[in-house]
Amino acid sequence: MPSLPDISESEWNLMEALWESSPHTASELTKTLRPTMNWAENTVRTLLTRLIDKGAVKTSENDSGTRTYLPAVKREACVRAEGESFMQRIFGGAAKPLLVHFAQNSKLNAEEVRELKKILDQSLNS
Amino acid sequence: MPSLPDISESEWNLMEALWESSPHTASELTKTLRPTMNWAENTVRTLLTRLIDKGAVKTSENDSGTRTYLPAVKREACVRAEGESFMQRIFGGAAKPLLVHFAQNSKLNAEEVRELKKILDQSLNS
DNA sequence: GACCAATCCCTACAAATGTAGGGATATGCT
DNA sequence: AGCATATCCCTACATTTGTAGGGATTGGTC
Repeated sequence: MPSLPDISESEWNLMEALWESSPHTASELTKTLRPTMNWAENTVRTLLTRLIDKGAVKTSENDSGTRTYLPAVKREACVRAEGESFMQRIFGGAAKPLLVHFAQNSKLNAEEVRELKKILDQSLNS
Repeated sequence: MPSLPDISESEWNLMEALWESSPHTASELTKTLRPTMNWAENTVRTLLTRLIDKGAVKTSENDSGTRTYLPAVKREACVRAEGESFMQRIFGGAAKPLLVHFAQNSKLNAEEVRELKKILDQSLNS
């Protein structure tokens, strides 16, 4: 396992944009993120560089010599890693207390509860 | 709501020790944490100072003039805050995808599944 | 063929985090 | 009394994170 890179909070936003659609140039990403992050383009470039250093993003030049970026790691894998780490930090690595916590602290509706129970059942005999 | 302080990972370990038992002196905490963290006592003191600045820990001198420390915030509240923040960062704030994720990625046994389903039910009509 | 806008790379810089060291002081022992 | 200890406070210093600015280059445009 490539032992996933540590993606910071700002970087995560950028990754989400890339996971949703890629490859993209720095200025495209800047525009995409403007509504939520309102970053200067150089901020985006810095984050991209750091993500490349960390191995989370790949880049290449297109025909016109402009650089474009795309994820080098899968979202699901990163989510799993972040989840693991969070579960470790806060719940000592135990899944049940975590699930109990979120089950109790979220206002789920009947439909969601039904779905979740189904998923729990499936998680058993798989 | 006092808008809970941001507790870093190292600090969290210290908080766990305090939540588990307090008040304690810096050297007691150092000893308690030695097996897991192996920190120099000054490290513990620095973290305690920062936690005090953040309002997460209170301190006072005991009779013998030695300082003792205890939590100023409740664990449950901090866990909730961290959980919120994590859910926000990774799951866009939605509880169901988070629960689905952990339900699917954890190997729960039948007993645990039963308990969780019960808790899900209770979360409805409470 | 000179200038403007887009792109790139290098550098910056403050705050937060992880991890202490040093030196002053108080305190108990011998 | 003098010394070893325990405690405290102040300071340090590298790394990571958030957030850019400046200056060089290049491709169009008039």
